[in-house]
Amino acid sequence: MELSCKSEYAILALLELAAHYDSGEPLQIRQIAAEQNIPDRYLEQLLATMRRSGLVRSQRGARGGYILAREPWKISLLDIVESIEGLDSQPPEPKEGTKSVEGMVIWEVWKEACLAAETVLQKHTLQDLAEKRDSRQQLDLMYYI
Amino acid sequence: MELSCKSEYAILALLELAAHYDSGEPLQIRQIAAEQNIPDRYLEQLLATMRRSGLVRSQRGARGGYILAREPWKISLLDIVESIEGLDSQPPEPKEGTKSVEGMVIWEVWKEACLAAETVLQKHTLQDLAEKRDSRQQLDLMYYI
DNA sequence: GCAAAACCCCACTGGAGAACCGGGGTATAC
DNA sequence: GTATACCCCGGTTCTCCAGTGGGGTTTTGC
Repeated sequence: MELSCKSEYAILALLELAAHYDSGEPLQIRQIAAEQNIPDRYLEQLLATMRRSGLVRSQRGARGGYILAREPWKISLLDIVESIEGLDSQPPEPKEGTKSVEGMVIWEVWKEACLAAETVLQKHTLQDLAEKRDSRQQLDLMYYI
Repeated sequence: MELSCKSEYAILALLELAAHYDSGEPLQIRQIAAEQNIPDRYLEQLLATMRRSGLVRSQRGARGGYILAREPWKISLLDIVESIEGLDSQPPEPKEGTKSVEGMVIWEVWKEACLAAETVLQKHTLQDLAEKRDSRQQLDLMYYI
Protein backbone atom coordinates (compact mmCIF):
# COMPACT_ATOMS: atom_id res chain seq x y z
CA MET A 1 0.00 0.00 0.00
CA GLU A 2 2.91 2.37 -0.29
CA LEU A 3 4.64 3.72 -3.35
CA SER A 4 8.28 2.69 -3.12
CA CYS A 5 10.96 4.96 -4.48
CA LYS A 6 11.95 2.07 -6.70
CA SER A 7 8.65 1.95 -8.55
CA GLU A 8 8.50 5.68 -8.98
CA TYR A 9 11.99 5.74 -10.47
CA ALA A 10 11.01 2.96 -12.83
CA ILE A 11 7.89 4.76 -14.01
CA LEU A 12 9.79 8.01 -14.50
CA ALA A 13 12.42 6.23 -16.54
CA LEU A 14 9.87 4.52 -18.77
CA LEU A 15 8.07 7.82 -19.24
CA GLU A 16 11.34 9.21 -20.54
CA LEU A 17 11.75 6.24 -22.86
CA ALA A 18 8.17 6.70 -24.04
CA ALA A 19 8.90 10.30 -24.99
CA HIS A 20 11.76 9.18 -27.23
CA TYR A 21 10.02 6.08 -28.51
CA ASP A 22 9.13 7.52 -31.90
CA SER A 23 12.75 8.29 -32.73
CA GLY A 24 13.62 4.60 -32.67
CA GLU A 25 16.97 5.46 -31.10
CA PRO A 26 17.98 3.98 -27.76
CA LEU A 27 18.30 6.21 -24.69
CA GLN A 28 21.26 5.86 -22.35
CA ILE A 29 20.97 5.34 -18.62
CA ARG A 30 22.99 8.49 -18.02
CA GLN A 31 20.58 10.67 -19.96
CA ILE A 32 17.51 9.26 -18.26
CA ALA A 33 19.12 9.58 -14.86
CA ALA A 34 20.17 13.17 -15.49
CA GLU A 35 16.76 14.15 -16.84
CA GLN A 36 14.80 12.65 -13.95
CA ASN A 37 17.25 13.11 -11.08
CA ILE A 38 17.78 9.42 -10.43
CA PRO A 39 21.08 7.93 -9.20
CA ASP A 40 22.35 6.28 -12.35
CA ARG A 41 23.92 3.20 -10.79
CA TYR A 42 20.60 2.49 -9.10
CA LEU A 43 18.57 3.07 -12.22
CA GLU A 44 20.80 0.58 -13.97
CA GLN A 45 19.53 -2.19 -11.70
CA LEU A 46 15.91 -1.22 -12.22
CA LEU A 47 16.27 -1.18 -15.99
CA ALA A 48 18.02 -4.55 -15.86
CA THR A 49 15.07 -5.94 -13.91
CA MET A 50 12.60 -4.53 -16.40
CA ARG A 51 14.63 -5.94 -19.25
CA ARG A 52 14.33 -9.40 -17.70
CA SER A 53 10.57 -8.86 -17.47
CA GLY A 54 10.44 -7.94 -21.12
CA LEU A 55 9.31 -4.35 -20.67
CA VAL A 56 12.37 -2.83 -22.31
CA ARG A 57 15.05 -4.01 -24.67
CA SER A 58 18.70 -3.06 -24.44
CA GLN A 59 21.38 -2.38 -26.98
CA ARG A 60 24.90 -3.04 -25.74
CA GLY A 61 28.05 -1.26 -26.73
CA ALA A 62 28.72 2.30 -27.84
CA ARG A 63 25.64 4.14 -29.10
CA GLY A 64 23.61 1.62 -27.10
CA GLY A 65 20.92 2.17 -24.49
CA TYR A 66 17.36 1.19 -23.74
CA ILE A 67 14.17 1.18 -25.79
CA LEU A 68 10.63 0.29 -24.83
CA ALA A 69 9.85 -3.27 -25.85
CA ARG A 70 6.36 -2.25 -27.02
CA GLU A 71 4.32 0.85 -27.70
CA PRO A 72 3.68 3.24 -24.79
CA TRP A 73 -0.04 2.53 -24.82
CA LYS A 74 0.63 -1.15 -24.36
CA ILE A 75 2.54 -0.72 -21.08
CA SER A 76 0.46 -0.18 -17.96
CA LEU A 77 1.62 1.01 -14.56
CA LEU A 78 0.70 -2.42 -13.24
CA ASP A 79 3.19 -3.99 -15.64
CA ILE A 80 5.91 -1.74 -14.28
CA VAL A 81 5.11 -2.11 -10.62
CA GLU A 82 4.80 -5.88 -10.87
CA SER A 83 8.09 -6.08 -12.70
CA ILE A 84 9.90 -3.97 -10.12
CA GLU A 85 8.22 -5.12 -6.95
CA GLY A 86 8.70 -8.67 -8.14
CA LEU A 87 6.98 -11.64 -6.61
CA ASP A 88 6.03 -9.64 -3.53
CA SER A 89 2.42 -9.62 -4.61
CA GLN A 90 -0.02 -12.32 -3.51
CA PRO A 91 1.73 -14.23 -0.75
CA PRO A 92 -0.24 -17.50 -0.98
CA GLU A 93 -0.47 -17.76 2.81
CA PRO A 94 1.29 -15.78 5.53
CA LYS A 95 2.92 -18.57 7.56
CA GLU A 96 3.55 -22.20 6.74
CA GLY A 97 0.26 -24.04 6.48
CA THR A 98 -1.63 -22.14 9.17
CA LYS A 99 -4.80 -22.95 7.29
CA SER A 100 -7.01 -21.39 9.98
CA VAL A 101 -10.36 -20.51 8.52
CA GLU A 102 -10.01 -16.97 9.83
CA GLY A 103 -6.69 -16.56 8.09
CA MET A 104 -8.16 -17.72 4.81
CA VAL A 105 -11.09 -15.34 5.00
CA ILE A 106 -8.86 -12.39 5.83
CA TRP A 107 -6.55 -13.25 2.99
CA GLU A 108 -9.42 -13.41 0.52
CA VAL A 109 -10.63 -9.95 1.46
CA TRP A 110 -7.12 -8.65 1.17
CA LYS A 111 -6.77 -10.19 -2.24
CA GLU A 112 -9.96 -8.45 -3.28
CA ALA A 113 -8.53 -5.11 -2.13
CA CYS A 114 -5.28 -5.72 -3.99
CA LEU A 115 -7.21 -6.59 -7.12
CA ALA A 116 -9.10 -3.30 -6.92
CA ALA A 117 -5.85 -1.37 -6.69
CA GLU A 118 -4.27 -3.35 -9.50
CA THR A 119 -7.26 -2.72 -11.72
CA VAL A 120 -6.70 1.00 -11.34
CA LEU A 121 -3.01 0.66 -12.13
CA GLN A 122 -3.80 -1.48 -15.14
CA LYS A 123 -6.05 1.17 -16.59
CA HIS A 124 -3.24 3.72 -16.76
CA THR A 125 -0.68 3.28 -19.52
CA LEU A 126 2.51 5.19 -20.16
CA GLN A 127 0.67 6.95 -22.97
CA ASP A 128 -2.08 8.11 -20.60
CA LEU A 129 0.45 9.34 -18.10
CA ALA A 130 2.37 11.30 -20.70
CA GLU A 131 -0.83 12.94 -21.89
CA LYS A 132 -1.84 13.75 -18.33
CA ARG A 133 1.56 15.31 -17.78
CA ASP A 134 1.36 17.36 -20.97
CA SER A 135 -2.06 18.77 -20.22
CA ARG A 136 -0.92 19.52 -16.71
CA GLN A 137 2.07 21.42 -18.01
CA GLN A 138 -0.17 23.33 -20.41
CA LEU A 139 -2.31 24.29 -17.45
CA ASP A 140 0.68 25.46 -15.44
CA LEU A 141 1.81 27.57 -18.37
CA MET A 142 -1.60 29.24 -18.61
CA TYR A 143 -1.44 30.07 -14.94
CA TYR A 144 1.99 31.56 -15.42
CA ILE A 145 0.81 33.89 -18.17
CA MET B 1 0.34 -3.78 -1.38
CA GLU B 2 1.26 -6.49 1.06
CA LEU B 3 -0.55 -7.81 4.08
CA SER B 4 1.80 -7.47 7.02
CA CYS B 5 1.79 -10.07 9.73
CA LYS B 6 1.00 -7.26 12.13
CA SER B 7 -2.31 -6.38 10.50
CA GLU B 8 -3.36 -9.99 10.23
CA TYR B 9 -2.66 -10.56 13.92
CA ALA B 10 -4.69 -7.47 14.74
CA ILE B 11 -7.67 -8.59 12.68
CA LEU B 12 -7.55 -12.09 14.16
CA ALA B 13 -7.48 -10.64 17.66
CA LEU B 14 -10.42 -8.35 17.02
CA LEU B 15 -12.35 -11.24 15.49
CA GLU B 16 -11.85 -13.08 18.75
CA LEU B 17 -13.03 -10.07 20.70
CA ALA B 18 -16.04 -9.78 18.41
CA ALA B 19 -17.01 -13.37 19.15
CA HIS B 20 -17.07 -12.62 22.87
CA TYR B 21 -18.57 -9.17 22.53
CA ASP B 22 -22.08 -10.18 23.58
CA SER B 23 -20.90 -11.51 26.90
CA GLY B 24 -19.77 -8.06 27.97
CA GLU B 25 -16.77 -9.62 29.72
CA PRO B 26 -13.22 -8.61 28.78
CA LEU B 27 -10.88 -11.09 27.10
CA GLN B 28 -7.28 -11.43 28.23
CA ILE B 29 -4.31 -11.17 25.90
CA ARG B 30 -3.22 -14.66 26.86
CA GLN B 31 -6.50 -16.22 25.79
CA ILE B 32 -6.59 -14.41 22.46
CA ALA B 33 -2.97 -15.27 21.78
CA ALA B 34 -3.49 -18.94 22.64
CA GLU B 35 -6.64 -19.18 20.53
CA GLN B 36 -5.11 -17.59 17.44
CA ASN B 37 -1.48 -18.70 17.77
CA ILE B 38 -0.06 -15.23 18.21
CA PRO B 39 3.01 -14.45 20.36
CA ASP B 40 1.41 -12.82 23.36
CA ARG B 41 4.04 -10.17 24.08
CA TYR B 42 3.72 -9.01 20.47
CA LEU B 43 -0.05 -8.99 20.54
CA GLU B 44 0.15 -6.81 23.63
CA GLN B 45 1.77 -4.06 21.58
CA LEU B 46 -0.80 -4.30 18.83
CA LEU B 47 -3.71 -4.12 21.27
CA ALA B 48 -2.09 -1.14 22.96
CA THR B 49 -1.88 0.61 19.60
CA MET B 50 -5.51 -0.14 18.84
CA ARG B 51 -6.50 1.09 22.28
CA ARG B 52 -4.84 4.41 21.52
CA SER B 53 -6.80 4.54 18.27
CA GLY B 54 -10.03 3.95 20.14
CA LEU B 55 -10.83 0.58 18.58
CA VAL B 56 -10.75 -1.35 21.84
CA ARG B 57 -11.00 -0.49 25.51
CA SER B 58 -8.95 -2.10 28.25
CA GLN B 59 -9.68 -3.06 31.81
CA ARG B 60 -6.64 -3.16 34.05
CA GLY B 61 -6.07 -5.35 37.04
CA ALA B 62 -7.28 -8.81 37.91
CA ARG B 63 -10.22 -10.01 35.81
CA GLY B 64 -9.21 -7.36 33.28
CA GLY B 65 -8.62 -7.61 29.54
CA TYR B 66 -9.83 -6.06 26.33
CA ILE B 67 -13.28 -5.33 24.89
CA LEU B 68 -14.28 -3.89 21.54
CA ALA B 69 -14.95 -0.18 21.86
CA ARG B 70 -17.98 -0.44 19.57
CA GLU B 71 -20.17 -3.07 17.95
CA PRO B 72 -18.54 -5.52 15.53
CA TRP B 73 -20.51 -4.16 12.59
CA LYS B 74 -19.14 -0.70 13.24
CA ILE B 75 -15.50 -1.71 12.89
CA SER B 76 -14.16 -2.11 9.36
CA LEU B 77 -10.95 -3.74 8.25
CA LEU B 78 -9.80 -0.33 7.10
CA ASP B 79 -10.13 0.96 10.66
CA ILE B 80 -7.91 -1.84 11.90
CA VAL B 81 -5.28 -1.62 9.19
CA GLU B 82 -5.03 2.15 9.48
CA SER B 83 -4.70 1.91 13.22
CA ILE B 84 -1.95 -0.69 13.02
CA GLU B 85 -0.09 0.50 9.95
CA GLY B 86 -0.21 4.01 11.36
CA LEU B 87 0.54 7.10 9.35
CA ASP B 88 2.22 5.07 6.62
CA SER B 89 -0.58 5.82 4.22
CA GLN B 90 -0.51 8.77 1.83
CA PRO B 91 3.02 10.14 1.88
CA PRO B 92 2.35 13.70 0.64
CA GLU B 93 5.31 13.59 -1.71
CA PRO B 94 8.15 11.10 -1.99
CA LYS B 95 11.18 13.34 -1.65
CA GLU B 96 11.56 16.87 -0.40
CA GLY B 97 9.86 19.28 -2.78
CA THR B 98 10.71 17.45 -5.98
CA LYS B 99 7.59 18.96 -7.50
CA SER B 100 8.32 17.48 -10.92
CA VAL B 101 5.13 17.31 -12.92
CA GLU B 102 5.77 13.64 -13.65
CA GLY B 103 6.09 12.89 -9.96
CA MET B 104 2.80 14.59 -9.22
CA VAL B 105 0.92 12.71 -11.92
CA ILE B 106 2.31 9.38 -10.78
CA TRP B 107 1.42 10.15 -7.20
CA GLU B 108 -2.16 11.00 -8.13
CA VAL B 109 -2.67 7.73 -9.93
CA TRP B 110 -1.18 5.89 -7.00
CA LYS B 111 -3.51 7.67 -4.64
CA GLU B 112 -6.43 6.59 -6.80
CA ALA B 113 -5.30 2.97 -6.56
CA CYS B 114 -4.92 3.20 -2.79
CA LEU B 115 -8.38 4.65 -2.50
CA ALA B 116 -9.83 1.75 -4.45
CA ALA B 117 -8.19 -0.74 -2.10
CA GLU B 118 -9.28 1.17 0.97
CA THR B 119 -12.85 1.27 -0.25
CA VAL B 120 -12.86 -2.51 -0.37
CA LEU B 121 -11.43 -2.77 3.13
CA GLN B 122 -13.96 -0.29 4.41
CA LYS B 123 -16.84 -2.37 3.13
CA HIS B 124 -15.86 -5.36 5.25
CA THR B 125 -16.63 -5.18 8.95
CA LEU B 126 -15.73 -7.58 11.72
CA GLN B 127 -19.33 -8.75 11.64
CA ASP B 128 -19.09 -9.58 7.92
CA LEU B 129 -15.86 -11.44 8.44
CA ALA B 130 -17.26 -13.50 11.30
CA GLU B 131 -20.26 -14.46 9.19
CA LYS B 132 -18.05 -15.35 6.26
CA ARG B 133 -15.98 -17.53 8.56
CA ASP B 134 -19.03 -19.27 9.98
CA SER B 135 -20.53 -20.10 6.61
CA ARG B 136 -17.13 -21.31 5.48
CA GLN B 137 -16.88 -23.61 8.46
CA GLN B 138 -20.39 -24.91 7.79
CA LEU B 139 -19.31 -25.70 4.27
CA ASP B 140 -16.19 -27.50 5.42
CA LEU B 141 -18.32 -29.56 7.76
CA MET B 142 -20.65 -30.57 4.95
CA TYR B 143 -17.71 -31.68 2.91
CA TYR B 144 -16.47 -33.72 5.85
CA ILE B 145 -19.78 -35.56 6.18
C1' DG C 1 42.58 -3.68 -34.43
C1' DC C 2 41.63 -0.77 -30.59
C1' DA C 3 39.81 2.36 -27.57
C1' DA C 4 35.81 4.46 -25.83
C1' DA C 5 31.06 3.94 -24.80
C1' DA C 6 27.64 1.62 -23.11
C1' DC C 7 25.40 -2.29 -20.83
C1' DC C 8 26.12 -6.47 -17.47
C1' DC C 9 26.88 -8.84 -13.02
C1' DC C 10 28.04 -9.27 -8.29
C1' DA C 11 28.84 -7.73 -3.84
C1' DC C 12 28.65 -4.44 -0.04
C1' DT C 13 26.97 -0.76 3.15
C1' DG C 14 23.81 2.02 6.04
C1' DG C 15 19.40 2.80 7.65
C1' DA C 16 14.50 1.60 8.61
C1' DG C 17 11.03 -1.25 9.89
C1' DA C 18 9.01 -5.94 11.19
C1' DA C 19 8.66 -9.41 14.58
C1' DC C 20 9.82 -10.60 18.57
C1' DC C 21 11.61 -11.14 23.82
C1' DG C 22 12.31 -9.36 28.50
C1' DG C 23 12.18 -6.42 32.69
C1' DG C 24 10.03 -3.88 35.63
C1' DG C 25 5.93 -0.65 36.87
C1' DT C 26 0.88 0.13 37.94
C1' DA C 27 -3.98 -0.49 38.56
C1' DT C 28 -7.72 -3.50 40.23
C1' DA C 29 -10.59 -7.49 42.03
C1' DC C 30 -11.03 -10.57 45.66
C1' DG D 1 -2.38 -7.05 50.30
C1' DT D 2 -1.54 -10.21 46.95
C1' DA D 3 -2.37 -12.27 42.60
C1' DT D 4 -3.76 -10.83 38.16
C1' DA D 5 -3.92 -8.41 34.52
C1' DC D 6 -2.52 -4.33 31.61
C1' DC D 7 1.31 -0.69 30.73
C1' DC D 8 5.76 1.18 29.12
C1' DC D 9 10.36 1.01 27.51
C1' DG D 10 14.23 -0.97 25.60
C1' DG D 11 16.99 -4.39 23.01
C1' DT D 12 17.71 -8.06 19.22
C1' DT D 13 17.54 -10.28 14.95
C1' DC D 14 16.29 -10.25 10.29
C1' DT D 15 14.90 -8.55 5.92
C1' DC D 16 14.43 -5.11 2.51
C1' DC D 17 15.24 -0.57 0.40
C1' DA D 18 18.34 2.83 -1.44
C1' DG D 19 22.52 3.67 -3.04
C1' DT D 20 27.70 2.76 -4.15
C1' DG D 21 31.60 0.35 -6.14
C1' DG D 22 34.47 -2.86 -8.82
C1' DG D 23 35.33 -5.40 -12.47
C1' DG D 24 33.58 -7.59 -16.64
C1' DT D 25 31.63 -7.94 -21.87
C1' DT D 26 29.71 -6.24 -26.11
C1' DT D 27 29.53 -2.99 -29.77
C1' DT D 28 30.45 1.25 -32.49
C1' DG D 29 33.45 4.22 -34.92
C1' DC D 30 37.92 5.49 -36.06
